[in-house]
Amino acid sequence: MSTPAVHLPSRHSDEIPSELKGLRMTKQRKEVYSVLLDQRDHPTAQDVFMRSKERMPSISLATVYNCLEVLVGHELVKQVNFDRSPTRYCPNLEEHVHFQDEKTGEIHDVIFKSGVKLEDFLELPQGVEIRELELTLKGILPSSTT
Amino acid sequence: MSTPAVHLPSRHSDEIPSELKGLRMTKQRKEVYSVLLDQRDHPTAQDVFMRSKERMPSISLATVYNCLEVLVGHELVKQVNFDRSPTRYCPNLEEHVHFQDEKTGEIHDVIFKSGVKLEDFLELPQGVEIRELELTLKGILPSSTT
DNA sequence: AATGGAATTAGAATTATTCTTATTCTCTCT
DNA sequence: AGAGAGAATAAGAATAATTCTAATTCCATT
Repeated sequence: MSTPAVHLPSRHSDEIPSELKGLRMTKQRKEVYSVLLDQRDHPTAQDVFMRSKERMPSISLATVYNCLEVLVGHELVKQVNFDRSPTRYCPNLEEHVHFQDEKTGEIHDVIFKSGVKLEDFLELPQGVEIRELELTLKGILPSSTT
Repeated sequence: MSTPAVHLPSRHSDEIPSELKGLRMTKQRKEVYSVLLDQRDHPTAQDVFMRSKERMPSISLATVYNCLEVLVGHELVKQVNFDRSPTRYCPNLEEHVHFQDEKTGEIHDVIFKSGVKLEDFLELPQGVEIRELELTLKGILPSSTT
């Protein structure tokens, strides 16, 4: 039992327990999940597939879709949709929305001001119960004159 | 020249001028636009196609897509995306967001409270300029106990 | 080690949308 | 009115993201 002298940059997948929220975390699910945790740049299923393949060359695209679906179903991951471009995935479970920088294409998480409620800024029908909300923004960041 | 004794319920397409916002309003574009104005239930391209065909049986789906695209490009119509379901179209040009009733699937327009600015409820990056915003909500309306 | 249910794989299928190309329309100029 | 040019349309092929299918593999439990 020796600690290796060098090791590849961790993708943390071994820090993921074998069961999470009642979901059996198989090798593939761990791999997919760790890809999302490791680089939080809102990758598409294709992106996740390509990154997963580096460590697990046998993984298939269908499995990536399956894993993502099951992770979303168990609320470990959220989907992010900008118009009709491929769905992106995000492991940030805090309530947040997404901003895409039109210059770089990068997507950033944006949070609500604390304490804000939907009724504070929307004219909602009386008594409606909101179950899901997706807010996406596009725009430009100020030229970084740091 | 006699006025017909009866006439089909107007779809208003003849009330649409032959040019709008610098856009040549062809027969097909008028038809597509009038379908949207006539029944504001956020139809998909397929829906628009089927409704248009009733009056203009020769219209093609490709043309419906073209017309919708050009109407969107000229800011006469907005696209509405709920997740990855087919894009829907909406002729309401006022700033608004969309709520889908999970019971009926119906989509309703929802407006912001007057005077509300994005910075009032979001922690936006300093100096960001928001160019586009899409907010979609899903939920349930109270059982109508009128 | 055998069993059974779940997960994975590979590839086919689906579906919304876009693209291509030939045809038709419409506007303008004569 | 007719000719020509450019735009719009129609029909169907092509594309791309995602889902489905069926066969195989995995794994936990007996």
